[in-house]
Amino acid sequence: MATLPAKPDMKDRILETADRLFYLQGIRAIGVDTIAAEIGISKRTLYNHFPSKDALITAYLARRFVAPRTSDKSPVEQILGTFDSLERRFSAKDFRGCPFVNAVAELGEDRSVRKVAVAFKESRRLWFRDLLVQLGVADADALATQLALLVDGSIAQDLVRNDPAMARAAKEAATVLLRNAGVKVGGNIATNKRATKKRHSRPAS
Amino acid sequence: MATLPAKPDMKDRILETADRLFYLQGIRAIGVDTIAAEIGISKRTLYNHFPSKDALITAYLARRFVAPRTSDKSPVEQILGTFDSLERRFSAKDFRGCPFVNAVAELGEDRSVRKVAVAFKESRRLWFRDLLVQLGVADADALATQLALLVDGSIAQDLVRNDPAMARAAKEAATVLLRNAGVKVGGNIATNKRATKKRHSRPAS
DNA sequence: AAATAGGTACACAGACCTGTGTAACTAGGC
DNA sequence: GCCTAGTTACACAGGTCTGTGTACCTATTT
Repeated sequence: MATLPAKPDMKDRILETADRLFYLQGIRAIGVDTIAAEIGISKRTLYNHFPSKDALITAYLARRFVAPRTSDKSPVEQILGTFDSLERRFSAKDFRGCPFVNAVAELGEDRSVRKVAVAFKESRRLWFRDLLVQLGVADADALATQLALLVDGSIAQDLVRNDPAMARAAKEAATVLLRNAGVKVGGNIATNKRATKKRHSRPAS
Repeated sequence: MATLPAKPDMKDRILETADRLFYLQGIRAIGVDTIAAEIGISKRTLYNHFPSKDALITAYLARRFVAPRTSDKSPVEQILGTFDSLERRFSAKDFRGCPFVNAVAELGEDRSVRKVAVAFKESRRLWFRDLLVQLGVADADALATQLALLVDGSIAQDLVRNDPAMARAAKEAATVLLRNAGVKVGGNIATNKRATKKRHSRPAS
């Protein structure tokens, strides 16, 4: 039906721009005019691709929903590596907290927003849980929740303090929790600058 | 100078109402008309007490800034009790996350908002730190930061999930961190339903 | 060349927002 | 009784917001 449009990326461009502005400045703070002006298109074009601002918000959150992916590294490396990448993201000047938490804080009781936010948080918690199960942790569920708390805690703290060290604090706490659960964690945790990088395929689960 | 006004609480009433609406529905979501209408006063009266909405927002955050107070309970009870009161607040239906984090998320780069938010977070962290020093914890500073992460993490998680159990998960993690730092924590942590309530005045610091 | 899909320019409706101006009212203090 | 401070009702300025309507333009496809 639809012939390929001349510029196949107009919808993407709109969404990408909306994403950036919504995330950096807040959803309520950005009007559709601002988004259109930023791209240099007319507001009419924007509304030809998205029926309403609400639809754009929904698409924005859907775009941000990137479920954590399991790599071939060891479970411990993956878990602790989460906090390393958090620290990297905190250091970027365009980091402004968790888009889902922010959206819930901003839009309050909006059902659909809350729903996707919960789904996102749960996806990460389950990712942690699976890794913990692989490590043979007894109460993987509870520990996964606690790790998730550390992630969101460091994000919230960095949002207000602008201090990437929050990620390292979370990593140290996570290390203690893992060790307490009987998980063997490589010696020098700290900044993880060049640790022993042995890649054992997978421990007995 | 000012003779006592007939209704000495008008300014308070405005502030209290603004607080409730700002917190529950978001600062940007609430207009001054809405606040005035809620109290049943004219918008003019509101502006006679606060020169601008910005001033009202500032007063709102100042009002929310309640520094944690040290009680006569044992340091461990005070630290872990923090998570018990969090759980109670999570269970209240009018809980909507941390007002400071929410304000930063909503108002973005606003300097003064960020400033008061940082001050609030730091006041709690220092409260933790002092208690940990009393307990003779070596790196009280680092552990205080980690406890703060658990607090904010549970708040963020409860904001999206609406699950007061996040507070208990944080409490359990905090218990592990405390024990790991050499602090003796009473046996049955869990829900803390009637633990041994020995009140020792103060441990060797 | 004609048709079609998509974009542009621009005005506009209707709502809401912050903040002000003004005249009238109401109560307590002198 | 009168003054004063606080309040009220109400209009309004000037801005922003979402969303629509309309007429024109510009490529690509057929």
